[in-house]
Amino acid sequence: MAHTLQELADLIFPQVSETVADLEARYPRRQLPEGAMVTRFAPSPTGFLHTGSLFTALVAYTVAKRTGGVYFFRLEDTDQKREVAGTGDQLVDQLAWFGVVQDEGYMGADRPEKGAYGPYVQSKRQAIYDVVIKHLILAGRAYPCFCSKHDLDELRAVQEANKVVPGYYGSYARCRKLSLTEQLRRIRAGEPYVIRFRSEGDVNRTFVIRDLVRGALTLPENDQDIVIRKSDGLPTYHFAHLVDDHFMGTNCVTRGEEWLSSLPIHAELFKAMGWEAPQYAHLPVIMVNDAETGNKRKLSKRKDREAAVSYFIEQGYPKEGIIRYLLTIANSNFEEWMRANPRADVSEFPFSFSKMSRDGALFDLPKLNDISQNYLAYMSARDIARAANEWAVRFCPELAAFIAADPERFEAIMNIERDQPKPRKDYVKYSDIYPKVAFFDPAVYDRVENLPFDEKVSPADRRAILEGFAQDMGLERTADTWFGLVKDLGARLGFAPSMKEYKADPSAFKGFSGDVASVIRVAVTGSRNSPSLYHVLKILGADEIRRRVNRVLATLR
RNA sequence: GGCCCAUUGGAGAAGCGGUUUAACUCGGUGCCCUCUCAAGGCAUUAUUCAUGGGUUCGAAUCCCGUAUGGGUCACCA
Repeated sequence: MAHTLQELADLIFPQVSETVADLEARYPRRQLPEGAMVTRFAPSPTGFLHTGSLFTALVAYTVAKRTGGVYFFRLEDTDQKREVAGTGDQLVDQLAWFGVVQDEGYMGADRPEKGAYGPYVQSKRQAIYDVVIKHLILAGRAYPCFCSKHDLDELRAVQEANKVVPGYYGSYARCRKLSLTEQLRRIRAGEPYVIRFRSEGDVNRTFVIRDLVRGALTLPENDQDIVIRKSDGLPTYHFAHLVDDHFMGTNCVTRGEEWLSSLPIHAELFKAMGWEAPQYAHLPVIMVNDAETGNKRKLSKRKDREAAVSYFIEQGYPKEGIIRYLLTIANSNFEEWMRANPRADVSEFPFSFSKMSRDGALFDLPKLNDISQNYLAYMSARDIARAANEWAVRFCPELAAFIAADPERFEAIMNIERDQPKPRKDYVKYSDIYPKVAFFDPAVYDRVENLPFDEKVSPADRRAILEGFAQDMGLERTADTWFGLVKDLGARLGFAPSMKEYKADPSAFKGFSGDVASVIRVAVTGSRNSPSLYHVLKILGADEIRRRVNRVLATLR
């Protein structure tokens, strides 16, 4: 008696009784307004958040938000060998820290999933995949393959020797020709096998597909009988993508351009199921210049510390700075928009796929620094104090202790020349703060051994300046008038009130008021550079200033 | 190697057949301002769009070839 496909399907999937139609009923089409995009971020839990992944997730998130759609998170944990425990949750948490929060999907190990299209973890979806595979077997579009790794290596060697395209296709697809009898026999005998898709494509024919960022693409049809179910029973990426994005209602797939070349596979898969394929947006990959070759290459987790988002977090870059930088890579008009809409939330940005460049952008640290610096400069003192503290508690004990010692003082320091139309721009990242403010701490100040006075001003003059200053520090004056005090003091000691006057007749003066201020600055801060002296003095307070000045005076006797 | 994608300055880029002697941002350089610093102001940084042909009255913009760079060819995603 002749065997049937039904026998084969039932032998492989005895427990599967559902049909594709049942699944369609269980996961109905989403009811969303016209133009709403359903996007997703679907990483595999194999490591920490990569800068490129953040970029991809951010784009998916932005598109969904802008169109009133849905952004969800799916965990692609079908490769047990590469899985690193705990990284799925880490990914979710880090993304959330950046404000990229999913509307539905996997929310982390301890939290329940959100959404009606789950489970959102691929290892929990095997029953669903099996229904579809059984359907494909019944339709004659999938078959078991018993070729071992060794067989495949051999096949590849032959193909390479003959200079033909390697792979499992056409007449090279040995197992596609196996008789049903043979297939049943070998499965019953317990031979390991995978399930392959039976391609009907022809590489010599092309088809046209529209990519959201690249426009119309003409690609050859797929003719590879790709593996859809591995011998461990889990699906491959290609197949999981087909099933998941169909039943989860994804209508816009954003992914790295490395997927472009498997597009023909995905197109044929969707066609074989009679499903409408989602729109694809193949995003450029963030690149870096390789120091050795001088060529561009993908940001590499091993070679580039910038590849791990955690690097920027540890360095103390504000998350908003990173997000903004990534968005300017995505759409170069982002900055312009940001300037025109300074109060808008980044999610309101009218992101456009077509404005995206098609080749990978080089990661440019100076640009990130600039964006970050400006972001920090325009934060309120209160906000930056809070954010810096949040960072310091995790990564910089010195700063955390400094803040804890006197939170109000810290906020006042952060406020120096901040509340004005063109604020100071001292910091690129939170880690820049402590080195610049530590001198406020008396203990740190006291550790400075040799005060870096300018030799131009003699020790005797230094002393005279400091003594004069100690008598009247002018702290009750306003910021605008305070410097007059320095000028007057200098004038009494033979210093010109301004650089101009000094330059007009250098022989008539010992220096100018800037030199006078410098002596005070060095004495009080231990450094030649500081923000506005007046503001520094106000925060230090008369007692501490006097203590420092006296300490210096003692060394000048 | 086959196939696919890309190519405007140091970086991100705008540009979509004629108001382009290539916008804007970052970086570099110079000058200025300033109590130092962080900034800020002004100027400068591609006569040319990888390259060679072609189409056109006219091309960075359209077509073809070449070069270069990237991606991909797994029971990884």
